[in-house]
Order: sequence, then structure tokens, then C-alpha cells
Amino acid sequence: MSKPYTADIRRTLTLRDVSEASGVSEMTVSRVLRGRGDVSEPTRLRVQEAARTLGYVPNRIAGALASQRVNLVGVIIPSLSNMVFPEVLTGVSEVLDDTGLQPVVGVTNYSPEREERVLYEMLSWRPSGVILAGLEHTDAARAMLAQAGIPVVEIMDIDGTPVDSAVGISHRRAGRQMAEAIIAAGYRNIAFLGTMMPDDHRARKRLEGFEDALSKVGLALVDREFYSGGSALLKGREMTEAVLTRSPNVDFLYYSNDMIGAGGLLYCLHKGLDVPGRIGLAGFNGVELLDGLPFKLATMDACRLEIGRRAAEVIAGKSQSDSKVTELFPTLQPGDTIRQGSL
Amino acid sequence: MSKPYTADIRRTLTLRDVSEASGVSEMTVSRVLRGRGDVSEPTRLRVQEAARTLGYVPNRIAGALASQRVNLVGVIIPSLSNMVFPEVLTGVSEVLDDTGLQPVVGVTNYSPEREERVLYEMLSWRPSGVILAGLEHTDAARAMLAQAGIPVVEIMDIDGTPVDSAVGISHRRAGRQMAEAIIAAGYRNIAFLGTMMPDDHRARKRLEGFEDALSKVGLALVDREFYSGGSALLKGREMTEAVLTRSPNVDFLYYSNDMIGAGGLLYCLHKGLDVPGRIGLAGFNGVELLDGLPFKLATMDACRLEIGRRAAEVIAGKSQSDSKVTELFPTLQPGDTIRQGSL
DNA sequence: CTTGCAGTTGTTACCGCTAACATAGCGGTT
DNA sequence: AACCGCTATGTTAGCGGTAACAACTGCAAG
Repeated sequence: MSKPYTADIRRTLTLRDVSEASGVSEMTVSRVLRGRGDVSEPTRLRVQEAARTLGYVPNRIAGALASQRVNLVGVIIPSLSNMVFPEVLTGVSEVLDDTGLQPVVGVTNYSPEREERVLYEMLSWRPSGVILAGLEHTDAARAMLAQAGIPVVEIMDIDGTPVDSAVGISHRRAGRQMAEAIIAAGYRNIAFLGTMMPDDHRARKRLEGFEDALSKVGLALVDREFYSGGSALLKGREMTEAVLTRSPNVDFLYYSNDMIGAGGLLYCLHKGLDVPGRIGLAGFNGVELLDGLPFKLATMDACRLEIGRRAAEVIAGKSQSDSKVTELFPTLQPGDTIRQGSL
Repeated sequence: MSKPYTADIRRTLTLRDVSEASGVSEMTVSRVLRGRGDVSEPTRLRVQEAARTLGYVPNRIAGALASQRVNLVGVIIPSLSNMVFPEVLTGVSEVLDDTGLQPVVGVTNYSPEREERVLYEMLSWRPSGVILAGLEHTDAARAMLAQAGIPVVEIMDIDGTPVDSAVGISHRRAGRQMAEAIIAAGYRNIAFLGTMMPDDHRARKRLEGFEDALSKVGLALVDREFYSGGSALLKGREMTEAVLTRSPNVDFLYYSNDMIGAGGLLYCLHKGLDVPGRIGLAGFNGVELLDGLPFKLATMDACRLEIGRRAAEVIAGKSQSDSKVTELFPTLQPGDTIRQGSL
């Protein structure tokens, strides 16, 4: 357990070292390194050369403290392991890359308390903005956000009141739309399979919208099955088996996400069920990953990339819109698992 | 585009505000908020109360500058979109959670230049340690790491010389082992399907080890097919079709990762090929996500969670081992896609 | 009554950098 | 020669905390 991380004992380099090595003041070095102010070409080159050969890396901690500016943007999301948030991040990075701003990611695991802690940590670094998933937060979190004096964008969901601004889709509407499509296709004995997590508000809202639309035409869910944790594909399989065993008359399976939906689809195909004739299926999210499946699952894409982009634009002050809430509209992709033509 | 981010115009709070509100010195407030030093119970409570009602969030930038300590650990990985790195991150977080250290993630998209930039950015925040994927870096990156004077852990791979320390598996050995298993099962006409990315050194090393083992018994790859980008499942399908069309006598498909392997498997099953009799398949990684597939793909798990944990332990100074290189040993999971019993 | 000491709280001097302002050249005007 | 305006560079004073040490308190021991 020996730890001589540096061969040479010399402390870490500062502007002063570069300044001495190049024979100009620290201020001039600072100007060169940031590309600010007027510096003559010869000095610039000399300083750059010195910085490079010394291997100087500026200390942003000191820089940020002095300038009261931080190029960090906090991005707080529930999870990294379901493909949807990485895609949001891609959108965020894409836009931020041109602005000198840098995303810093925090993960909450769908826990409001953890979200509060992560947010506190982030704000303690005084970022230039915060992007966070969902509209539901602890009171303390909401207070911190309001106090922070920086742009805040709540993403994914717009069914509620944002602290500052929001970019997302209406999950209630998404659920309703899917229900309407299913009803129009003639399915009547519909079951729901999805997450149990009480803090997955968006899945909850989709289900609410879905049931709303069902009840409008006098229908109700025939069965429902919940899960948490584990391999989504496998869970989808198991849940589907459970539902079909318990309620053999079910003719449509609505999943809270594409992954468990895909598991269910594989199960149905494996069992030789007639999809979408005897039974239909639909998920939510438009996961590109699944494009290789023999059948395309009906789904609605959640505009993840676009949400990330728009959110980043708001933070970067590049947003076109002057409204505080940006609603995006997911498109229903019927795939191969909903009957075409009504009845 | 109005932006009144704070209702009240007052500047952001500092220790002084809390100090005034609670009637003690800034130093005492600082002590209370960090839980350091002796502070009497009554003062502690008074200060905490004041801080809470004001909604004070400490400024770590100032704190870090003054104390020369930063609770951040840089984690630099190639990608977030293939499930393997999120799992590493989970391992890292798990261990770091108990230490007050916080991971900060950077993504390189398998580009050495981007890695260099991301590293530079991270080091400019003077983190307490860096974890980064792979042993291959630009000279500048290597120099920065050596200069930084902090623990550096290179993860995933141990086939090479680390800057400081390394935690991972031998991908050469992994490739070799898989080849040996395939040969032992009697397959002889073997094709490789995988990433083309010249900077995915670990996939490259696996292939090298694989071919090594083949040539030891006088065999060579019958065909090979490369891809980049796109949905892995779909690519797996397409590549498999291409190979089987071009080289109908192939009896084994070795994929550089499980995702394209799964695509290939679905294709073979769809075509009604006898798996693993007529044709065998194997991937790499042990992706839990795929557990729901009707057939289990042969694979080797890459010890991702464990790598994350061990790396974090090294950074946190909790590592048991006193060697600079920690080799983990993946286990071969034959699944349902390699014939059992030789020949 | 003095001294010592542990337990609390306050004071001072930075941490490494940058905003804002000050200064030094220097050629061109008048 | 005095003055101007410009550019290139330097000086000063913090940014908001914390380390290190100083100072004060009350109480037990000498």
C-alpha cells in the first residue's frame, strides 16, 4: 500500500510557476490561458510554451471563486441503467459542447431524499444551471432551487408546475392517446404491467391518463401486475406469464416501458400466440436498442434527445421559446403489435 | 425570455449571513456545518437552525480552495449507452457513498482526444482521484495523470502498463479462453463479428487472444465482419445475415459483445437454425438485461460491478491489495449456445 | 489566590485566481 | 515639447471559506 503518486515532491503548479518560467506577470499568464484581453503575439507564444512544458493545469476552483463564474451545469436524473437518461444526456452534451458549459451528472435512484442530497451537493459547487428530471421534489429541494438564483429546467414531464421552467411531454396525454389507439383497434380486455415504484411519477401519470381514456368508453383494466428491480426483459416475461395465466381472456398488454414490453413480446411469440390478432402489446419509450427484435413493439417515443437539447438550450440562454414550459409531442408508433384497421 | 430566477434580489448567502443570523463568528458556523471541532450543543443548534431557515448552501468552491481538499473523484468512461459502464459506476458509487467522496462522470465516446480534454477539465477541479477506462491514452493525458499527484486507477483492462494502478481483467486471456471452449466443443469454422472502432482496445485484445488460441491448434477465422454505430441488436442481426450468406459453412459466431450477439441469436432462431448444433454463438459481457431471452447466449462476464468497487476502494485508500495491479477473473458462462460435451 | 487545563469561540492569514484599475511605452498631432 | 490615445502589461484587492493559532471562560487542583 505504498503511495508515491508523484515521483517529484514539488507541490502542484500555480500561475506563479508559469509566470516565472515565462518572465511575465501572473495576470498576463492568466489572460493568455483564458484567451482574454490583449496580449502581444510573442508573449502569448512564450507563455503557452511555458505552460505546456511545465504541464500546467489551471485551478478552476480558484478561478471560479475569483470570477464568480462556474462553467458547470448540474443534471440530475433518476437512473443510468434504462437507456432513456443516457439519451437525454447525449442531447444535453450536444448543445452544451458549443457553449463552454459542462454537464455534471447526479443520479437519484428514484429517491426524493437522494435527489435532495444530490441537489445540495451540486448547488454547493454553484453551477450555472440545473436540469433535473420530473416536477416532483421535496419541499427543501424546491426551496433550494428557488433560492439558487440560476436557471432551472425540469425535464421529461410537464403535467404540473415547474419551479422555473420545464421541457417535456404530457405523460397523461401519452397514456390517453395509447388507450384510444388500443380501443380503436378493437381490443377490450386490457391489462397493465409496469413499475411499482411510487416515485416513478411519469409512469403513474401515463397509467392515470390511460385509465381515464378507458373509463371514458366504459372500460376498465382487466388486470394489472407490478414489479420492481431485476432484469427488465426477464421481468416482462414473468409478469406476462403471470397475467396470461391469471386472466386468460386478456387481449391487450400495456407495459409501462419498452423493455418489459419486449420481454412480454418474446414470451408471447415463444408461446406461439397470435400477435397482434389474439393479443396486442404496447410499451413506452421507443428504445432504439430493440430495433433488432423480430417484431416491432408498439410504442411512443418520449422525445428524449430533443428534451435534452431543449433543456440545454434554455440553460445556455439559446432557447427560442419565451414560454417557461416547452411541450413536446411524442408520436405513436404502432409497430407490429397492434391490429391495423379498427375491429 | 424573462429570467427573474430569484424572486428576491439579494445576493447568494455566505457564512457571514448565517453568522449574523445566529450571533456567532463565521468560523464557528463553519465548524458546525462541517461537524468539526468542539462546539457546544446550544450554539450548534442555534447555528443549524439559522442555516436551515436561511436556506444556506455552503460554497464548496471557497471551501475547497481554503482547505486544499476536494471530495470529487473523476470517472472517465468511453460511453454511457452500452450498459457496461453504468454498471461500473454503480460499483464505484456504492463504495464511495460511505466515504464522503463523490464521483463525477466524464464521457469520451472512445476518442483519445476527447479523453484528453475531459481529463484536463477534471483535473482543473483538483479531484482527489481519477478512475479511467483503459490503459491507452495520449501522451499528454498520461503526463497530466502523472503530474496530478493523486491516485489514478485505470480500469477494465490489465494488459499493459498502468500510470499508477489498474483494476480489470485480461481481455487477451478472455478471448483465448473463449476460443479454447469453442474448439473443445468441436466447432471448426469460426467467424468473428464485432466493433470496428480502432479505439476499442479491449475488443481488439480479445480478438487477438482469440485468434492466438485458434492458431495454436492450426485454425484461423473463416470470416469476419465489422460495424460501428447503430442499434446493436439490429446490427447483430444484419451482420449475422451477411456472414451466413457469404460463408454458409460457418459453424460458430464469436461476437465482440452480448448485444450484437443477442441480435445474431434472434436471427438464427428466427431462421430456424439448430443452435447450438448446427451453429454456435458467443458474446462477451454477461448483460443482465438479456436474461429474458428465450435462449441464453454464451458469454463471459466482465466483472463490471466488482471492477467499479475495487477501483473506488483504491481511491478511497480502502484497498486490501498492496499490488498496483488487481486482476479479476471472468467466468465463462456457456449458456445454451455452445454444444455441451466435446464433439 | 494562583495556576493549569480542557472546552469553546474568535482572529488572522492565506488558498490561487481574476476584475478593475493603474501604469508604461510609443507613435502621431499640434 | 507637450499632449493625446492606444496597446500591452502590472498592481491591488478581494472571492468565501478554512487551518492554525490565540484568547477567553469556568472550574479543579495546588
